Amino acid sequence: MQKNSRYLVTAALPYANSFTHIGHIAGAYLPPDIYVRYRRLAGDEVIFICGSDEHGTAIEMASIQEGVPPQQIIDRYHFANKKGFDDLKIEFDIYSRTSNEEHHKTAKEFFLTLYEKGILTQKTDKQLFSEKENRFLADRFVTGTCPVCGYENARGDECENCGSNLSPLELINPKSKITGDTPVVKESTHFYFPLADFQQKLDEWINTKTDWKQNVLNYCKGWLKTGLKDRAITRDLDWGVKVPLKDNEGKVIYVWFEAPIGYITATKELFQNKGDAEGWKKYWFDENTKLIHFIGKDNIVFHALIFPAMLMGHGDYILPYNVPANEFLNIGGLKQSKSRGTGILVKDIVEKFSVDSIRYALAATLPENRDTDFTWEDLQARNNNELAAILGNFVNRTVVFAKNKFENKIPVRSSDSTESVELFNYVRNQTTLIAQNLDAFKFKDALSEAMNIARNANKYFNDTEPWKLIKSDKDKCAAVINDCLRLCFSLAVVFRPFLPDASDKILKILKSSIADLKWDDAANPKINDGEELGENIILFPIIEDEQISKNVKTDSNEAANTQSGGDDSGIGLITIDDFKKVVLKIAEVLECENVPNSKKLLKLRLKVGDKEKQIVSGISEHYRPEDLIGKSIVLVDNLKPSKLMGIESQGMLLAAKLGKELRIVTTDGAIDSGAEVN
RNA sequence: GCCGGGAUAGCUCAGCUGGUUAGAGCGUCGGAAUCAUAAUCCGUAGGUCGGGGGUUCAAGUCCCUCUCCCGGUACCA
Repeated sequence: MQKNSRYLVTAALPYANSFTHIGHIAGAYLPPDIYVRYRRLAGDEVIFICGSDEHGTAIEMASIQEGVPPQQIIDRYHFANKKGFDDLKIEFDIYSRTSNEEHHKTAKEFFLTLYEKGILTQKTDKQLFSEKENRFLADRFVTGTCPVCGYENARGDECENCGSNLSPLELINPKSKITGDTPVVKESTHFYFPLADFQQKLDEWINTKTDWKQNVLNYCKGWLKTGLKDRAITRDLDWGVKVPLKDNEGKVIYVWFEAPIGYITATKELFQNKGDAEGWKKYWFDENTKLIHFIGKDNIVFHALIFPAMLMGHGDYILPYNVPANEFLNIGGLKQSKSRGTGILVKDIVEKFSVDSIRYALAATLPENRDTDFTWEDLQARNNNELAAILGNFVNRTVVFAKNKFENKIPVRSSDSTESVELFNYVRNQTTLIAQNLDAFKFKDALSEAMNIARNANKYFNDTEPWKLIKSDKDKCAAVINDCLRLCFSLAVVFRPFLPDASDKILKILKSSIADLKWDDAANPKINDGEELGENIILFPIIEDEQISKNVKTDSNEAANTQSGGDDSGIGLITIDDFKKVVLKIAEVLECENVPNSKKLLKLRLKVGDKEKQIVSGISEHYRPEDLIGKSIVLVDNLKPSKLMGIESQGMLLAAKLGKELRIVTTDGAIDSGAEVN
């Protein structure tokens, strides 16, 4: 076990244009929080850094689309996400943001240092320029006709219709997405970071990292094999850190370059707040500091190659000691995706379940080696069958026993039985094993070994049968219960990094001091023989089935909501004008038949007032064609037509869905077709 | 298309450089116990390790091939 070292731990900076979901937590935030809590218990010097990443086109775009200043966008997500971390007891020493002044200063200094060292190169490219706005247009700010498939609303960076990657210059009839005017081609000069020059140094450096996780090394080697390309580090954009050189008006530092510098800024701020303005230097300049970046796999290339190259280029800073990246956490087999609206948001889950239940369920299924799957049923099972049944129950049965048979006092132990000695030898071994796993970033193994202590504790209780001893040998019984209470203490220590709330509660029941708690105390519990116990608390209430089925329902609703909207904001509120965009009408089903070879499609011929329409609907698993003929349904009349299995569908019908159940929406009593619904 | 990763008990996952009868947790089933949030403890069953072929004394682990999933990247003159 590494002792008394200095650690600089960072968690990926969440991008401030969406709410964090539990995949983010499992990937990049819970592991470092566990790690940091453990390191502190082990006596190491640690700081834990994070903050919002608040620049870039996506945020500027959102600001334009919503018609509000960028500041309003980033405030919304910064504070919401910060609160989400607080709610999950993920406790950074500082949660900063890249929009603040100190960061602009630090990022500019970093840029200038590279510039003055002659590392940066410049290249001139053709780009689209809006004369009306007097500015260059970023890729996403341009739409036009796709040169490949002819789709008219292709974005500047890709065509959503055919999937082609595009450059804005390739678009036919390009238009500014902001004003609609036609941009002209103009030359723009940008700064580049010569990543290719660092290829060899990075290769050699990565090769020394034999203890890194295999998945991380694989990604790196893949990139190195392909060959690193120079990357532009400036953009023509308003929202960001201005390029600190003359004749570069309208240019900002590219967000990928500037964001990781946020780790440095946040460290500076942390020490400024402490009144130790120079304190950050021993973290970023001292070779003995271990810099550890916790991230998701999408960030590996930035943290394991690009940022280190930047740091190498700059020269003053230490390089990462480790980058323990995780894979992704899926939900019920589906990807969590902002744009698709699938996923479980932190702000929602914390309203429904306790911090420890969430932390445990996530920690037990961390995507350490590959993508893993989270389900609500799993959360329930983990809580009820493991937390409550094994850990919670052991503490409870012990405390209740002491309360009933020993006047709610910690019984005094008169002698150590051999079983008792063996028991705490076992605890000592487990404590070491858990520490080894945590040192190696094997959080799942560590957690499972901690739970094994609780299993063994229950076994000890069962085997010694204190409920019999109390009648036959009260002294021995006292020793057993004393042991069990000491085990509660041990459990409070080893679970402390994972379940901070439960740990506090146990220590409170035992009236043990929290202040100077040490990891090694787990094997040498500090309880006060003879003293009265605190109030007993149920650590993990059972999660009932209804609490789970409710969630399955909201998930599918959320997923359905985003099919049409594409609104990433997650707010979910619309105005009456938004609603008026949708024309709903009553339609009568004239004909209905199965679509051959399809799994769930029905083709319906509808009468809508004096019109007739054909739609295709995916409900044949729930309705037979003959069931629908003659029924009145609610139709979305102004839906853009589309083809399903080659058949045109000119609208969609409304249906209510819950789990596997589905019912079409109809009217309360008869009304002629064509009637508007609102 | 190319590169990389995945596919292991009902479920969620472990299985470094190939080596005894393939593991854990949960769930199942049977038993014991009754201090405890009907919570515990013991035991049982469950897998031709995605399909096929090969190397080897020996392969989940190496090689080839196929199928399916997930990333990345290229092309669609």
